[in-house]
Amino acid sequence: MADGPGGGAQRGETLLFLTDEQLRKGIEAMFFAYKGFTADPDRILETRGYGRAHHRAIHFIHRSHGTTVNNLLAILGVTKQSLNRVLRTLIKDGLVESRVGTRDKRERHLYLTETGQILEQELSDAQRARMRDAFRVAGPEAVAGFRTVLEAMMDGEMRRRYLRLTEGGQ
Amino acid sequence: MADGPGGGAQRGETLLFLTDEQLRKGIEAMFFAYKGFTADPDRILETRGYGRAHHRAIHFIHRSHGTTVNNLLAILGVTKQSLNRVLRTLIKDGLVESRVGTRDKRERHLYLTETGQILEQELSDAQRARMRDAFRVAGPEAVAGFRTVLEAMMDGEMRRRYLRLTEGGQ
DNA sequence: TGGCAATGTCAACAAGGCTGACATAAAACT
DNA sequence: AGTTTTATGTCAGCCTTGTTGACATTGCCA
Repeated sequence: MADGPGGGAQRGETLLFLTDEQLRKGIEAMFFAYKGFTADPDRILETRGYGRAHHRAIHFIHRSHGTTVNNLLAILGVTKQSLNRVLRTLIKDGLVESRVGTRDKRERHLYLTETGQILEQELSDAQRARMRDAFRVAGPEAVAGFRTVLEAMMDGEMRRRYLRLTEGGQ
Repeated sequence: MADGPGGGAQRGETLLFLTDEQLRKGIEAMFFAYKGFTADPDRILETRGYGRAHHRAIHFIHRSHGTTVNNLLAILGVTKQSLNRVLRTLIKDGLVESRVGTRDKRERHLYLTETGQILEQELSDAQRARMRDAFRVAGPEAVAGFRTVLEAMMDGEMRRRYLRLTEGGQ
């Protein structure tokens, strides 16, 4: 497994995929693809006066209904002051609801309101549409490879979070 | 080809890779992987008082020696004011050299100085190391899929730029 | 009761986007 | 030759989103 799937017929032949040239292509592909990845939601957000940070908060609140602020902080990897600024406007605008925890009353559990869910839907529809087109064009095997490489590219801590998030809903 | 490689045994079976759940995983993988992708260079840049914008400029100047400002603007997709702020500090610090064009004297051609090349090397070593580890773990087939999906995810204009950049140096 | 945890908030700062306006030099066009 | 367009640079100001540091409140827990 350390030499990757495909097994025997490599060593020196297929190792060409690790040349600096190939790596640079990968790097530039990430750069350009990430631009495309965020382009559609960004256009929608702009019309509402929100930014990418709002999108991320909305995404992960939708993703994990009732998550706590601390948990969201860990997922997003920003400071509480930064998150709070975003969260405050979302709550003020009635897109997110913050409920005091029942077990631990210090915690705030975050939920999307109906309005929030509508925006979330709109944003993720746009983003999924692009992802779907890319997946369809590329085909299932390419998609599997795509996910494998991305997963390997994450920082250890982030990979654990990603896997924890992901493993639940198959 | 419109249904992706793999040909016949799909339609309704392997189409499972286009479910909303799978698409969401792809979206989150992009988010977490991009964090990892930028983490190592960011750490280096921080010690020099530079940011990600400087890295991008340095990368593409290295990439296309003698590129013009306009060309760089198109690749990076930012305004000239934004790029100029970055470029000015890089020139002032002696990492980038700006030479008046010979054919067209309005143009400025950009080059990395020796100092600039040293930093470029350091940054790309770090980024390539992570990419290389990810590629090695994932294997050549996964890497091919990775690039296929990313390419399909780009905006049309950006994809053209990426391919134009990429096609030259195999 | 004292200490730690979860959250919120204020203030200040920095990076890096953006727009708009204006200046200069050189090329290109008429 | 004169006008317009292009390439570049620059000033000023604004926004989002990240940061640090300090401080307050509330509630859990030993």
